[in-house]
Amino acid sequence: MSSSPSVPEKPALEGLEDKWTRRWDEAGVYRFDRSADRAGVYAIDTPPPTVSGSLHVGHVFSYTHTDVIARFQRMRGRAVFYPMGWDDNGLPTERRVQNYFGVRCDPSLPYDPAFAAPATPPKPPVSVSRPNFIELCTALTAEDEKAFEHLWRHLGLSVDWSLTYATIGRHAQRLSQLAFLRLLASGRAYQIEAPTLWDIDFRTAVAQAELEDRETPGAYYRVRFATRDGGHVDIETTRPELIPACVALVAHPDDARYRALVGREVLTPVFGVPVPVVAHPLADPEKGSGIAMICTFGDLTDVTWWRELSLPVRAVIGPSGTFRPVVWGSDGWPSVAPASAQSAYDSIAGLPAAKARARTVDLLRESGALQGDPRPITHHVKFYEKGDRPLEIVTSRQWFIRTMDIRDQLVERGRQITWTPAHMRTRYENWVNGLNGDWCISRQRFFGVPFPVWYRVGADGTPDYSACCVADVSRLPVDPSTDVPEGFAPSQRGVPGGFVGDPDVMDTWATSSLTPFIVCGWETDPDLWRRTFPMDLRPQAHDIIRTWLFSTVLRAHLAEDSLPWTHAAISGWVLDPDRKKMSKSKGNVVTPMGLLEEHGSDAVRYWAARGGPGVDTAFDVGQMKVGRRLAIKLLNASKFVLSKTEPAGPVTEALDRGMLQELAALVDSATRHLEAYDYAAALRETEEFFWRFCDDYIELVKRRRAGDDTAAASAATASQLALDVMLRLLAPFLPYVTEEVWSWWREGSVHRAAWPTAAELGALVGPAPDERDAIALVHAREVTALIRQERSTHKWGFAKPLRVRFHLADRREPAWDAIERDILAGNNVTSHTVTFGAAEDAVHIELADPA
RNA sequence: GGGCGGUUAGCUCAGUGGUAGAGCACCGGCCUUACACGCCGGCUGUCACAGGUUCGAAUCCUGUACCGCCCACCA
Repeated sequence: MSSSPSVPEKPALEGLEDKWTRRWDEAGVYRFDRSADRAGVYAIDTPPPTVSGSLHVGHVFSYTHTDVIARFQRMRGRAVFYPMGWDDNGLPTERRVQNYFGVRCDPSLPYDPAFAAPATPPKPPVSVSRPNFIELCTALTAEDEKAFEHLWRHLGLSVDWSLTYATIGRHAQRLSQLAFLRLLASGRAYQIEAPTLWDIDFRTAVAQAELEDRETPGAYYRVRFATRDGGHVDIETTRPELIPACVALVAHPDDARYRALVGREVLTPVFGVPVPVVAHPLADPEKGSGIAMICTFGDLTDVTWWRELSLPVRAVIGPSGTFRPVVWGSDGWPSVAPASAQSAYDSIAGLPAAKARARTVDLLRESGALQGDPRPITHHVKFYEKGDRPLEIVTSRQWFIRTMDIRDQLVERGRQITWTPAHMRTRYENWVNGLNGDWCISRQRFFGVPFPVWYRVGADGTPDYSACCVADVSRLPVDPSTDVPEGFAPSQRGVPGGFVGDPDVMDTWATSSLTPFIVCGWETDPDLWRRTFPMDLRPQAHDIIRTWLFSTVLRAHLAEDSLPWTHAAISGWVLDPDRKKMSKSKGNVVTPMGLLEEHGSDAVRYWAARGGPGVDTAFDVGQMKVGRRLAIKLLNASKFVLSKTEPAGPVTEALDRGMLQELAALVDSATRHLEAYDYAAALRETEEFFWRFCDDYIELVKRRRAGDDTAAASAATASQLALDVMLRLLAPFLPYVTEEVWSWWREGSVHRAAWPTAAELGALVGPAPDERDAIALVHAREVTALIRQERSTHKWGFAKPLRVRFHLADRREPAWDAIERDILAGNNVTSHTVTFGAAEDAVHIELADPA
């Protein structure tokens, strides 16, 4: 203990953020100690926020939770490995850069080293090469990242800011490509031309994890197909425009109504295409008329039927979502009436789906095939989560990671992770068990990690996708749109006998899934890797269990046969007062910086930390005010405790020892809670103790402490000891105010101080706690409460005699400050003067046993 | 349709078998040399509903309702 605290005259919260953020940075308080071994490290796989968006209060909420855990672990002596990433990869950044600079990416263009962004966005946008486009993305996101870092620092995240990464950065690109090449070599990654979910506006494939269902108005159309014997069969469809793409009708094998029809042919209306009637168990006799048309492709069930029944492909919708030209007749698609099929189709060719539907319905009505009126319905339609129009299924060449065959292993991995809260594991298992295809990782976009492969161009000028040249690992990262494969010259790009680069980029999750690899130095820094992997904690929100969490588990399983981390802490959402998730679209987002400035970072952190792990929590300014009050109270109480540190001496008084016993119990309990990631419970108990300490304990002992005897020394010593411990208990939650107070009388940072232990308190108080000390405190509080109550009820002024009847029903003794010694010594105390506040009340205590 | 959470004071939430709690809000009192950004006191409940287990249920079981979320559902 240092001897002379230097306490400001008027302690205040204002300015603490700037002051301490700067000093922490200068002193390297949160720097990762690279000499620690794996057991001594606590490694956190921080979620990299999307920098093209803006941080909202939900980020502040969940990142605070992680920071509390990080600070706790640091104080417990772990070398905390706490990096920060920026997710600048992917579509959101692309869109922002396009608008900001007025550019469009054209991957066919060569890199222009002299290119500079126009001062004002030109119209129409200029076309730039992919490397140039990526440079612009990098430049713009660098600005965003500065603003994000500033906010995080202001909030007090104890991140090691020398450990930052960007998901589009060179290092992340290199590891993404390297990990991909490993998967390719092991056969886990493959490419195939196949029907894929496709967004017609972004013109890219999307993965199952990026889908969402939206309720959409539609209608059932009842459409008549002619049988070859002059009869007919009716189907119901919501997508009549796909009739030209119909390749079969399907009924359930057990459906007696259609059994006779199976194996026969029918003719599609308008187009006169002979198609077979087939049977498949997925056909639902309850839906529509019980018999459905199979089109290439209306939905994923169509894909299943098409694959399992070996049907032909007659695709009508192209990558842009419009109906592509089709030739009918002997040189093209089959029809019993090619001429009328051609003229009918020509009237829908070039149209987008919605317009083609209207036109097709007209055609059906004219031909008499439309039965009755359309029946309006609302149904759920699959959308890309960032898209505006329904997904189509378009056949294209895509890269996949094979996952369907290892779903059991992935479920098992999930069981090896400790989940907070535990029920979040169920979400993971539901997702893994519900997977219906391998992970499509290629996107037809630009700002992303390219696939490090090229293809030979055949003599006819078309790429041969089976002749794939991969980049040498030493060259990674490469951009095949600019870089040239080994053994070729740049002039051979795109010419017969030459090469062409893979034009696609990876799904953003294909990079994000590697965050543990990126930060821990997979394949690049074996020493760091050994000290940090597998990591300890993945904090994240529950809406990305199916994407980020799942894909990270998958990648670690495939690449390292390991868990990526041992613990997943799933945070809840911040809800607005209407119990809806706070979001920008609802216009109820509060800017985080404004909050931090208005209430103070400690106060906002207090609100966040009160939201339990995984619990959706209401946005509540009231709680921030409570947090601010707590921080101010801590300043003032500390000032009072430190206003009298003399005389020094051992803790001899029962009341003081009882208080420290309670504190020791609190330390144990708070530690247990934090070990179990229940920071909210730890904060609640600590806060409760602190207020009791202020309102009861300090009031009880302040008069005694004012003296200069051993009893005064006892109070002074115990108060300081308690303050020291409370500061450390609160440090993970209120890093600024605790650090400020710590600096008044302690060396170094409280955030590097040792987490308190009950044993440490025991050592200072003395061995073998006497339970009578704890009882003394309890009774002192009870008597105090009685006095306060009496005085309030009877509106007594000060210095007036107070009569208290105190019953010893449970054989316990009342005790209170100076009285306690007499009572504990067995003296027959009947009257005593006690102090409350600055005044004195004469209290007469009658010891009476009602029994 | 399948699954997971939740429902406790006006509000925000603790409370996993033993007399219903905290903070905020509200009402009343107090400038008491750490703090009026403070202190003291008080009011406030069919623990969603219905059954069951138990000496005893907010807590365990079954069912229902409502709120939220995840997944499935395009014929």
